[in-house]
This record gives sequence, structure tokens and C-alpha cells, in this order.
Amino acid sequence: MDRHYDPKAVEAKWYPWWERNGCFHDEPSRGGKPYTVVIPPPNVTGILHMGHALNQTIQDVLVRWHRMRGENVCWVPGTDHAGIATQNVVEKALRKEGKRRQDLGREAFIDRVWEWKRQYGGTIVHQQRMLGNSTDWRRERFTMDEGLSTAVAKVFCDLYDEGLIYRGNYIVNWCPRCGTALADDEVEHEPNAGHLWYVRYPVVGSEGEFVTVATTRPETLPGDTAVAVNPSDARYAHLRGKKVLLPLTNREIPVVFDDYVEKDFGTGVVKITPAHDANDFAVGQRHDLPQVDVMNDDGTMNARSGYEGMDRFACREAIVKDLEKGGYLVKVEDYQNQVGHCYRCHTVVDSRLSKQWFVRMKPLAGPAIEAVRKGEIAIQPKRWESVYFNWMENIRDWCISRQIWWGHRIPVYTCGACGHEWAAPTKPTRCPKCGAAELTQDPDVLDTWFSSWLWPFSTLGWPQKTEDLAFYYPTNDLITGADILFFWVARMIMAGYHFMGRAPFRNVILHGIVRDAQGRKMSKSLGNSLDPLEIIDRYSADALRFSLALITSMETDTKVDMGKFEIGRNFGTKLWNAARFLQMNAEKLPGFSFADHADQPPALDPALLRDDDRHLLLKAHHTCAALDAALAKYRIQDGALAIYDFAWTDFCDWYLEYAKADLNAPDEKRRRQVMAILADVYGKILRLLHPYMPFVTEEIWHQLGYCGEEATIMRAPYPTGYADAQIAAWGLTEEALAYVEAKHDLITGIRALRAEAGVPPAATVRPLLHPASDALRDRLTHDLPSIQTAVRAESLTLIADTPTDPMPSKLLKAGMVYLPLQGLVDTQAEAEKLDKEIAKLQGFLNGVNAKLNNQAFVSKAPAPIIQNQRDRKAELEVQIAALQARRATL
RNA sequence: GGGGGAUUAGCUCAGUUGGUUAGAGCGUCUGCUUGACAUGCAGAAGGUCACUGGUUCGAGUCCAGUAUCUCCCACCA
Repeated sequence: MDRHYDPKAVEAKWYPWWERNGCFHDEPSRGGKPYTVVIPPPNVTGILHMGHALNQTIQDVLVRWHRMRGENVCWVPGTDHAGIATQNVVEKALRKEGKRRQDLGREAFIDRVWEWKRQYGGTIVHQQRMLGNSTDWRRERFTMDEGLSTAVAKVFCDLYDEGLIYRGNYIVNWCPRCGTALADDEVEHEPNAGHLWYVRYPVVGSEGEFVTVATTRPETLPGDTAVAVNPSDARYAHLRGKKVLLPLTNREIPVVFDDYVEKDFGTGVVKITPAHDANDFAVGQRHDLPQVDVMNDDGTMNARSGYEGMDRFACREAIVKDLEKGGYLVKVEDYQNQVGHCYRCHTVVDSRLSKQWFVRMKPLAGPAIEAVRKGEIAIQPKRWESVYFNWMENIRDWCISRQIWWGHRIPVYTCGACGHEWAAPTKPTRCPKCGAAELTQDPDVLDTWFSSWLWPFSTLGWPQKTEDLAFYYPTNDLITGADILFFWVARMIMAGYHFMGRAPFRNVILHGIVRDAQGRKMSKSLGNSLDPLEIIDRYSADALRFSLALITSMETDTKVDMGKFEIGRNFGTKLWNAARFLQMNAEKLPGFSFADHADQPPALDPALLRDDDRHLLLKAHHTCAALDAALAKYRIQDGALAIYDFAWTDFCDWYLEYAKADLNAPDEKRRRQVMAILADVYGKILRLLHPYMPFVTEEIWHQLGYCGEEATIMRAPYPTGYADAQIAAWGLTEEALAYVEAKHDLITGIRALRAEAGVPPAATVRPLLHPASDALRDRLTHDLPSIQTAVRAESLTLIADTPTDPMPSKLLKAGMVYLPLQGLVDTQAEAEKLDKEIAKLQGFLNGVNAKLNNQAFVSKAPAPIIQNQRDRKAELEVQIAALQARRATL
């Protein structure tokens, strides 16, 4: 093996190899237990960001784990056509040529988008491969694929025929830059430092009386068709039946009375603009007010406004100026309110009256609420369930039409002859009613989410009855960011029940978002984004994945900075070097083969086993259980921690160091046995870790020869630990484990004593140990060489009495240890140290005694807890006695 | 306005159903080129678990309140 691990070469080698060899692919015909995941499809215009890296790392860990458990795994990748985003990109390119999409016409423009997709649409799917995702690329889908488009058309027509889709003139969110309607959740509200303008509206037929309204959007004033006050507001009761004069115009508009108006806000008088505000629209409907639209599609003012052609914000200033000139403006206050922005282009959205298509959501929401309530679908972390219920129970109709060209065109046709309107999944040639051939199709396209909400079954072939659909649906786990719970997850659940009659998935796993070191969202404008590809370039994909897994809790957002990825990089290096050590030593044993240790438990001679071996084997067993438990509960971080700690601390720091002595000793039986343990446990580490770090584990698996060239660790069984009979035969007891923990404590303690006493590193010492118990004395007697080596001691003498010579000491789990030194020993300091230690332990003992003397504790606490305290008391008494005995000699 | 979350070492975070002396990584300090690994090894320092009260034999953990920070939802012009 090379001295240095070269992740770039290794990662570039394995991914194509896996893909070429169908390692990511499975078929229903193979049978077994299906495990299905659909990837949240990234936008086809997207480039890989840290959110993808986190989301896909979690998925790949789970997917690879299930695959190694022998399940029939299907992980569907793909991309989303991202209507507005993609159209924006192509329009931008057109603008560089000095053209608009209208110059090309609809069909040519759409061709142009497809061309763009062919050329650049593969960017993100290429980048995803860099992460090491084991997605089945043979099943890759695109939301505008023929099959998925068929599904979209069928769904639209079914809902249309069921009466769940309707068209109407409503107030919608309108993005003037994109020139389209937006759904409610596509609008992002942000605080805005604006103003509140107080404007006088003269009361018609009075002598100089007026009402003052407060508004944040004076440019909508020409669209006012009433002013409103609260019916119980005594200040304005006399205005019933009156009219006011709309400033800058000579229109008279009525005063209406409506509960919507808050008496305490502003002046208690509201201008009503039904065509430009959702609330005003509702007031207008209640009072039968006219709707005056004063703006164009692009955010400029129209002829009705009197400011034709002016931009809405310029108009705002112009109107304010004119109001001031006319003496209508009373005052201006600074005012902070929430202003909606387009989630795509961040333009301030307007509320605008227009004719749009909507889906009636209430009937769809019912079963979806029920599903989560009954536990057919579990959302984790659990607290999101209440968020889900809250949204679903107050669900509003979904505006699904978009005034753009790129997307699934709404399959509604109108007959030019008889006016009949109907929905059809494929383009009809004649009117089904009158037979005429003059048909026009609705010009709008569907919201992109109208295809994504079908993703769990449309990607498996629906509406065809495919084998994939029968075998892999419903999917198992849906892993995504909580930010698209409403956009996507909730709608998929509704679609799953409505169209398939079943849940689309069993578990929803919502993770947080990736933030920068200061906890800010990563964004282009802040320039604080980390690029996953740069991290891969600097540290490797394995490092990116492992570090993310290790620092990500499911409960909270993840803060990252470049330094975090050193954790994964260093761990990869550590593994590599451990592998080199194993290989070097294996070469010295003729006939030794790692292949014999790929899965079969090693044939160990119990007579040759030491407690260190037992400690490692039992810890390995525990680690297998820990990984299994963690991954079953989606606790990716716990699993990463468990394997990291075991591999680094138990395997490398402790066992490998012990093993060095054995591997260099003449006893060949023992050498073979140690090598077998190393190969077995290291093989487990590689397999346990593979879902997290697929590349380096695969490379080492092959380099050491755990498998042949044609095989892969991807399909090696996930370790489950040792059989009970094996554990019994090898004597893997908790007692042995506890003994080795005490031994480690002893080694650490002697090292610390050396360091504190300033003994040079190269010098050897001859420490004395007064064991805490006879049992310990016996066990240690058989185990002295490894301790001596670990602490660079010439000898370690087990003594029976408290020594009287002045020398530093330390109280450890194993007993009192003494370090005889030549030269000066500060007896005074030593005495003080002992006094301090005695006082500390006495404090603990007092606490324990207080508990044991507490009648309530003894009668109410469970027996094991009481026993713990008794054991603790005994232990403390022994320790204090040992310290006091030593103190007495000084 | 409604709802959620967070608050544990200098920093980033673990801490499963309440039960020995609250852990890890990074950073800091000390020593080390020891034949797997300086992307490393050995050792050390560092925490009244935000605050106040309550429940309990026992609270970082459960409950209530307070403070600060955060996110989501919502029609206050």
C-alpha cells in the first residue's frame, strides 16, 4: 500500500467501477425485502450545494446500510424541470443575444430550453456522483420525461373530472419580473423598512370634513373603490351611507362598514383596493365593490391609474408628491411591515386580480391528516407533526397555473365553435360535443410542484402498472429538509392517498439546513457558501460525508466551516495507516489471508486469548449493535460517533499498540491469533464504516484482499457482532471489559505521573503498584509486560504494603501507584496533594452516606441504585484508607 | 398575533426511559520524528449544565415562569 492515501485517484476509480458493474442497481425479480427511497429531485438548473451534500449523505448512509443487509434496494435519482428557474436561465441567455422569448415564439423557445437541458442539465447529476451517492442511475427520471408528463396529465384530468380543479378570478401573488402567478408558499415574507402615509379623503357633501386613511402602498390609490371602517367605531358612525372623494381623481367612492377593520390601527379607516390586496378583495366581495386594476403584468401602471407606463415604485413617489401638492398628505411615519418577495427572483410581489387554476385541497388533506394521526406515516423529529397538522387543517386552495412556457401545459381545451371546455390527457383533434376542429389549449403551464408531488410513484412507472411500482411502492424513507415540508412532503402524502390509495412512504425524516460558522444561512449574496466540490477537492468526498454525518444532529441545523472537514480527512488517513500496519504484519505470516476474515468469525484458541483481546472483541460486538441501533433510528450521528471512537481509540490507540509486542514476538501461534483478531475486527470496522465512507473502505477492502477484484464491499454483509456461543466460548465478559478499563486507567495514570514528575520521555521507570484488591493483583500478575511496555517501565512491582520512602503517588482504579525517583522529592507538596485528594473523596463519601442514611432513599429507590451506592461507599472507603495510610508515612 | 426550537468547556455540539465523579471534536498548554500514522502519539488545563421556582429519595434530564437568541405560520392597512 502507498505510504500516503490518494483520495482523488481512489474516488475517481471506484465510482465509475460501481456504476459500470451495476452495484447500485437491483430488480424486483431478485425478490427479498424491498427498500425504496426517492431522492428529492434537485432543480435541473441547480449546482450542488451543502444542502444537497447533507441530504444525500444521510440518504446514502441509509441506502448503503440496507443494501449491505441484503435488502432489495431501489434509490431513484432525477431532476426537477423547475419551471420558472429554468425559464429564467434560458431567457437570460437569450437576452445576451438581444432577444426575448416572445421573439422566438412558444415552440421555438421550448425547443431552446430542451436544448439547454441537454447541454447543461447534467451538471448536477454529474456533481452528485462526486458525493459517492449509490443512486440507481438506470432509473434516473426527469419531471418532464414522457412518462412523468403522462402522469401529470392524467392527474390533472382526474382532478378536473372530480371537480377538484376549478378556475376563477382571484387575487393571487404576482411576480412582475417573472410575469406569473405564484402559490402562497412561493412568496417569502421579509421585514421591510417602509412608510405609512396618512392621506385625507374629503367627505362628499360635507363642509371640509375628511377621513384620514393610512397606507403603505399609495400607488394603489387610483384602484380604491371604497374606504372602510369598523361598524362599532363610534367615531365614524355618522358616515353611514356617505361617500368620499378619491384624491387625485374625481371619483366618489362609498364608505363601507366591515369587521375586518381594526379600530386601533392607524386611523381606523382603511382604503379598499379590491384588485390589489387579498383582504380588500374579500371586503369588496362582501360589499359588492367594483375591482379596478391599475397595473400591467410587468409592474408598470396602466391607463386607469392616470400614471400610465410608470414603474410602480416610481409611481409611489409620484403619487405621494401629488398628494402633498394637493394638500391631501397629512403625515408620513416610518413603518416596518412584512413584504412578500418572489422565491425565485426576489422581486417584490404584488397581489393581483387574475384568472387562475386552483386545486381544492380540503378533500385531499383529510386522508393525509388521518395517515399521520394513525401512524401510517411517521414524521421525525416528531415535533414536525404538529406543524404538519396545523398547516393541513388550515390548508388553502393551491394555485397551480403559471404564466410561463416551460412546464407541463394545462390540458384544458376550448372548442371555438360551441365553447365547450374540457380536460384531456392527450391533445384531442375534435370537440367531443360538437365535433368541431377549432380547438384552443389553455396557454398556462402547471406549477412545478404539480409534477413533484407525484414523484414517489410517477418515477416507478405510474400510471402504467409496472413491476417496479408493484414491488418498490410504497417507498420506505423520505429524507429531506424541513423547509419543503409543505411544498413537497405534504402534497406527496395527499397525492399518494388520492391516486394510489396508499401512503407514498412510511417515514419522513426531516433534517436541518446547513449554515455557516456564524449560524447564517448560506447564500450567494452573503458569499458565505461552502462549495461541496471544493471540499471534495481539498479533503475528499469521504471526508465531506463523514464530517457532515458526525456533526449533524437531526434536531438542529448544522453549522459548518472548512476546518470541520479535517475530522473526516484525518479519520481516513488514520484508517489508511492502520491498514498499512496490518498489511505489513500480515506479509510476515506465510499463508495468512484477509479473505478468510471477510465475514467468518475467526477460529481463536480460547487458551491463547488475553483480556486485551477480549476487551477489543467485546467492544467490536457492542459497536456492531450500536451501529445497528443508531441507523435503525436514523441517528446517523450516533452511528458515526460509535465507529469513530471504536476505530480510533479502542482499535488503533490501544489494541494496535498492544499487538506490536505480540507481532514481534517469536510465538507464532500467538502472532497468528493476534493477526486473526486484527483482520476480523478491522474488517468489521471497514464494513461498519462503509455507508459513511464508501471510497476509502472499498479501496482498503481490496488492497488488503478481503475480497477478489470482481467483488465489492458494497455487497459484503453488514456486521452484526458475534454469536452468543462464540462470546461464551471466548469468555467475552463485562468483567474482562471492566478489568481492561482499569488497566488502561493504570497506564494513563503512570504516564501522567511520569509527566508530572518531569521524567524524560526516553527514561525508564520502575513504578510500584499497591493493588486495590487481591483479584486485581492476580489478574495484573499475568499482564505486566504489556503495561510495562506501554509506560516504558523496566518493571512494575506489585507491592503488599504501603511504602514509606518519599516519592510521588497517584490513586487509580487499580490501586495506589508509586513512582520511585532519584533526587529531590517535595514531601510537603506530596502531602498537600494527598490531603486534597482525601478531602475530595471524603466529600463524595459524605454524599453517598447521606443518601444511604436517608430512609426515604433506601425505601423508595430501586434496588440496583441502592446497591450502586453501597458499592461506591465500599470503594471510597478502600481508596480513602489507602490514601490515609500513605499520608501517615510522610 | 399564533406556534416550534435552542441555551451544557474558549468554539461546535453529544448526553437514549430522571440514578456513580456531565462527555467528544476543534482550539489552548506541556512533552515527543517511538518502524502504521506529526492528517500523528502521550499528558494537562477548562463546565455553579441561561436564570428562578416546583415535582421527586434523587433533576443537565420532568413541570411552570423569566431572559436572550432563532425558525416557521398568519390578512393589521
